[in-house]
This record gives sequence, C-alpha cells and structure tokens, in this order.
Amino acid sequence: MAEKHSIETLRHSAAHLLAQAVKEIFPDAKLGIGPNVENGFYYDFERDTPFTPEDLKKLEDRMRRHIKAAEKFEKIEYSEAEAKKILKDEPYKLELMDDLKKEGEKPTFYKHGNFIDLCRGPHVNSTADLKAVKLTKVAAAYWRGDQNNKQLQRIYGTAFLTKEELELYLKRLEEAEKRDHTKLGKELEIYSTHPEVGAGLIHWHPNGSIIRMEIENFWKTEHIRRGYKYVYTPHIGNIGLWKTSGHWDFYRESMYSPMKIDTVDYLVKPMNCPFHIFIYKTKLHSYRELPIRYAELGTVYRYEKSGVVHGMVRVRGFTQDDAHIFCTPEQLKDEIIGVLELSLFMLQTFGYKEYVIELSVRDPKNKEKYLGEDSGWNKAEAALKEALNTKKLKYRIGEGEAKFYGPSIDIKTIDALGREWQGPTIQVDFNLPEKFDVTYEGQDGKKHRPVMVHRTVLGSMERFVGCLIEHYAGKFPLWLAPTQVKILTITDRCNKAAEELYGTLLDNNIRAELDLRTETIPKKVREAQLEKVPKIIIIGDKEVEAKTVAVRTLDGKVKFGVKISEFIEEILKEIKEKQ
RNA sequence: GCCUCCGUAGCUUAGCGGUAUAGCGUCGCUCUCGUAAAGCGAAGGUCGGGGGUUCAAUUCCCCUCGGAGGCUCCA
Repeated sequence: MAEKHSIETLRHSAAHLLAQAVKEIFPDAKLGIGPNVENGFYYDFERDTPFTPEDLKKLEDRMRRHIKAAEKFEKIEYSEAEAKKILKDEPYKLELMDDLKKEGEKPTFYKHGNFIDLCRGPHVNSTADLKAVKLTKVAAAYWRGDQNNKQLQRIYGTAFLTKEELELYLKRLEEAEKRDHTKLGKELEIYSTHPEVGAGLIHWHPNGSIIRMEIENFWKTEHIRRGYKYVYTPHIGNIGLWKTSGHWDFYRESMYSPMKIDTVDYLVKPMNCPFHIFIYKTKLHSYRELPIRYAELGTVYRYEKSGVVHGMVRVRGFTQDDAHIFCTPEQLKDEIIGVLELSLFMLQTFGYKEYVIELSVRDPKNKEKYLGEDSGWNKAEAALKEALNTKKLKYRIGEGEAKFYGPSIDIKTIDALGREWQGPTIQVDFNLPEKFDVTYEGQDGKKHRPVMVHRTVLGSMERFVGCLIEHYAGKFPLWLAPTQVKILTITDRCNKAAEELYGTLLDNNIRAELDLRTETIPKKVREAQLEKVPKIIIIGDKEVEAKTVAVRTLDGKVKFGVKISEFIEEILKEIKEKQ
C-alpha cells in the first residue's frame, strides 16, 4: 500500500519529473523554478527556442518512462562547495541558493533517478506514485515575474492522485469552456467588440442591454432606498483635477493622453471621484447633513495593455457602479458596515453563495508608492477591520494590494465553477479630502475634514455581466432574461390565440416573443432552448380549444394544460422575487 | 507591452504554392407538423489588412490590426 501524499507534494514531484525529462531531451535548457499553482504546477526553463505542443508529447512520454522505472526520491544535503559544483551550469539555481544563504537557510537537494534539484521538499516516495500526470500548456514568463528580467519558457502541468480525478478535472475545464462568456456572449447576442472601433470597447446588443438595464434599475432602487443620492457627471475634465488628486503622478500609465481644448489640457476620466467632490463642495455642509452618499453609474476609460484586454472582463471603457460617501471619522465604521451589508445582499441576489474577503493594505516596504501619512492609513485600516469584525466576517490580508490613496476591503466572488472574481471593493480615503480641501462644519462651529469612502458593489457593468454569463452558464433567471417567454405555435390555426397571449404578456410588462414560423415544433423548441429562454410556451389546437398553454422550462420539463391567468401570475411572482 | 499560438462566407469549419470545401444561418419553393434540427433550390468569400519572394500566394517571408493562453497589471 502506497503512502498517502498530499496533492501538493504529488504535483511538486511531478514538476521534478518534468524538469528531468526536459534536461534529458533538451540538455541546453537551464532550470528556473518549479512551484505548484492552483490546480497544478509549472516549471520554468531558459531556452532559445520555445517548446512546441509536440515537445510536450515527447516530454510526457519520457516522464512516463521514469514513472515506470519507479525511481526513489531521496533528500540529500551537500556542503556549499559541493552544491555549487553540482549547480555550476544552472545560473538561476545558483541565484536561488545565494538567496537562501542570505536568509540563513541551508539548501537541501532532492534526487530521483539521475536528476538532482535544489528543493525544500517534501516529495513522494517514488516516481511510481505519480499515476495521473498531464502537461497542459506552454507559456512565457519573466524570471521572478519581473518585466526587466529575461523571459523563460514555462511548461504547465497538473497531477492527481488517481486517473479518475484527472479525468474529472479535464471535464471541468471543458465545462468552463462551454460557459466562456466570450463564446456565450456572441451566441446569445449579448455584446460585441470591433477592430474597426478598437479593442476592449464593448457594444451592448439589445439582449445584453436588457440584462444591464435590469441590473441597473435594481441597483438604483437599492441605493436610493439606502440613502444614496444619484448623480451624473462629465466624461472629461481639466487635467488639473488629476494633478490635484494624485492620479497624474500615481496612475498616469492607466490614463489616456491629454487632449487640448482651447489652450487647456483635458483628460478622459479614469475615475469619478473628483466630480463627486466638486458637487459636494458647491456649498458648506453641516455635520448634521453627513453622511452624504453620491452614487453614479459612471463610465470611465482606462488604458489596459493590449495583451490583457479580454472579453467583457478586461476592457478599456467601462461603467463603474460607483459611489462616494462623505462622512465624519466617527461615522466611518457604520458606513463601511452599511456598504458591506449592501454588497453581500447584492451578491446573494445574483446567486453568489460563496465569497472571499480580503483586507488590502500597503506594502510596508514600499511606502512611497502611496499618498499620505501613516496616521491616516492606520485609522483607515482600523475602521475597515472593525467593520469586518463587527459583521463577524472572515478575511485574509493582502499586503501591497491597497490603492495609492487608501486601504480597502475587496470581496471576491466564487462562481459556479469555483473560480474567484473581483467583486465589491470598499476603499477608505483620508487623502483626497485633504488634496481638494473638502470640509464640513462641526458642532463646534469649526471646519473639519470628512473621510471619503470610495466603493463599488458590482465592480463594473461590463465585468459583472461577463462574470454573470459564466456564473449562470447563459441561463439567466427570469427577471434578467432578455426574452422571458417565447410562444411557439404548432400550426397556423393557432396564430390568433398566440398573438392574443403575446399581447397580454406585453401588457403585463413581460418580455415575450412570438415564433409563428411554419417550422416543426422540435426545431422551434430546439432554437428556443439554445437561446436559453426560461419559459417556452407551446400552443396547438388542444390549447386553443381549452384556453390553456403548455409550458416548457429549460430543464426540458413540460407542464400541460396550464391556465393562462395562472401562468401570468406565476411568472410575475417569479420575476418580482428575482428567483 | 513581452512570449507562444491563431485569423478562410453572418457562425462553425476543410484545404496550405496553380484564386477555395462543407454544415448551420439567410432567401425562394414545398410541407401545417405535439416538445432539441422536414425536403428541394439559390445567393453569399478581393482566404483580417499592407508589403515582399515566385511564372503563380489563401498557402512561404516581413510588417500591421484583431483574437486565445501565459507573464505583468487590474473594476
């Protein structure tokens, strides 16, 4: 009976096996590092020519040979001189060993078969334990993730304890591919982009626009209910705004070049904050008025490198569901709690049951990357932590993840396939109020500095809808579905009844469509299913006579003899409850 | 931006030195049909764009624009 190893150990041993195969088949390759990642492992190699998919096959075959040979893994410690001799042709490994020495750690080695690698371990006992290994893809990656370093060739792979688990994983990848929002977005006519217009600029088609409108209406209602005031602001503004805010210094690479209007430079806005500040500043505010919450679906434009633009989730123009809260320092904690509650409520409505909360703080080693004094940062962090603790929410700390003007709570949603997506973010800012000299009058009759909270609960309409497509696999719940009901007729004799029903549905604000074509029912059903229309109504002679309908849902189940009034009542209820 | 791969009709796609396949869709005709694809016919492509090599380029080379997967970054 083989000893049980953790899947991490297994995968790391698989990485060693890969490195061994590479060194055998491509002796010129220099070893980089070979750590585990989510769902697998990789190993980096320096090599003049990149690996091809055929190379991967050869490497897999070679790995299989070593698995058959059942080579034992053993840990070895060498003196520094010995170690350096072994690694004399491996510059990256030597660099790593120097780092270990600086940190006062003693390097250890692992050997299996003819292959020795610098490694902390642990490993499986023998290559024979690696029963299900697969190389998945090749990519390039910078040594130590730094753009200024040499680019290495990375081979990704994965390993599982059993072949069955590997199969299951590959199936899941396939499932993810079916849900891909770039694919479904096209099939369901949700959005498009056009080279003639530019990369990362989303065109919302009628279907996507309905989904977006429903989300926006829901969003506005929930915000107004919670004391937010809705505003609209310009898309461009004097460059001076961004110099004052600090974006010009800290954020310039994400902004588009200035345009001259008369003699003055203007920028397309990458953020809405300065505009909300100016609305606030049009008059003197008493402490009695605070908190003031301005909300806007604000469309911003940010430069994204060409290599990262992707579908709806990484674009160059997008609409943030933005809001800025101006409050007293005493109110801060409650405001954060309010935003947390709103965020979690919204996520729940969209069927996200799981999420990960991260408290993003400064990188303590790089304080110059951030605006402002320690005291402000410490207060902001404390308020965020207190709010999380009050709500008894578990969170992890993300060092160096903070924005340049303040720390934040970032909530990552987990979709139906277990993938994480950036969702709500709540950022506390003591800096912009300072920069723009924002004040309120306190009980003491003196001017005080309010705190600003920047927050989004959906992120951006583009990314949110993109993620929703994948989350629902294109099967939107009734309240969001672009077409809620599609009426199919069996023969021309039923057209009149179908048109009557169609009219009744429209009168009830139900998004209905009519399919009167003289196609066969199987074909009409198939098409409606592929369009993922939640309620498919079929009307034949029987229904016309009995004044009922047959209702088919996306799971393929059919209910015959449903009274029309009952059907309408039922779907109105389902829409209202956002099921 | 960097690395690898990709770009053929609205969509999916065959071909890869001698100007091009097929299915779906579209249009026309026939069919009036009971829950995931009825039949026949037609139209539709300067093979992403530009340049080069060649007697000849969709095919080979270079540039460029888009896309995918990574790196880095991020709402």
